Amino acid sequence: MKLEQAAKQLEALGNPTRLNLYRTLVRAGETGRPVGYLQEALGIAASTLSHHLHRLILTGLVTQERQATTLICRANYPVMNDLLGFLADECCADAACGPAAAA
Amino acid sequence: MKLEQAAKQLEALGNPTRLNLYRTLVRAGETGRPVGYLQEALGIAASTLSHHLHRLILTGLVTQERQATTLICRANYPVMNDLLGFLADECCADAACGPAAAA
DNA sequence: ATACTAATTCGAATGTTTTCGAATTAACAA
DNA sequence: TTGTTAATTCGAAAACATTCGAATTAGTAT
Repeated sequence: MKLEQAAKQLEALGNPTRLNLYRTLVRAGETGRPVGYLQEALGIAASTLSHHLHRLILTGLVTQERQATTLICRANYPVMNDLLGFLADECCADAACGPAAAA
Repeated sequence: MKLEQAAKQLEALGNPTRLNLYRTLVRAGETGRPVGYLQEALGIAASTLSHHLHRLILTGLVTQERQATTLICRANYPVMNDLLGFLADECCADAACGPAAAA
């Protein structure tokens, strides 16, 4: 993974509203959640949510699938795993470092 | 870890210059790197580097230690591990997800 | 066609980030 | 004390982010 792309994904997650949004989707799993549900859950304006969703989608962290009139949003796990891999990468020269130490 | 703190750390890493800076420190390991070295390595204005360093230090991702006239900067691995844990947390309900799947 | 619900886009206000050069502080040496 | 190297803080310009309500598009059903 390129540094620029990783930075964009980290920036996307680096906003409380978006991180909350993303984690809500992570918890929902493959089922996903409709935009309207997310709006209720987060308690923000629809336009604000749409803006944040757009940013997460641009980075690939979230996907959308239409089901009739509603849009289902899902966390894109492989993309997150790539990002975690990038962060862990080169982080294991020291013994106290890396996912292995965290687990 | 609280969501607010995680968001701040992700935001700190979510800038290409800072991510590059942080990774340089990660590669350096416990040895660390002087500010001056980092300025040369990244090729940015000293004031700009100082600003970015400050932001990383505020979130706890980087520490500084004075050695005479030079300041040695180091990546703070435990803080990064907490952050990785937060991101992986609740991310394992699905089989294709989590650090286990990434490893 | 009309109406209804779902969600996005537009426009605008407010605040924050990024970046630099110039000026300043910090630690030490002669 | 005077000077030297190291790094931060100041001030300011330009760009970008956040948030909302109002207007709009998308899909479906009557």
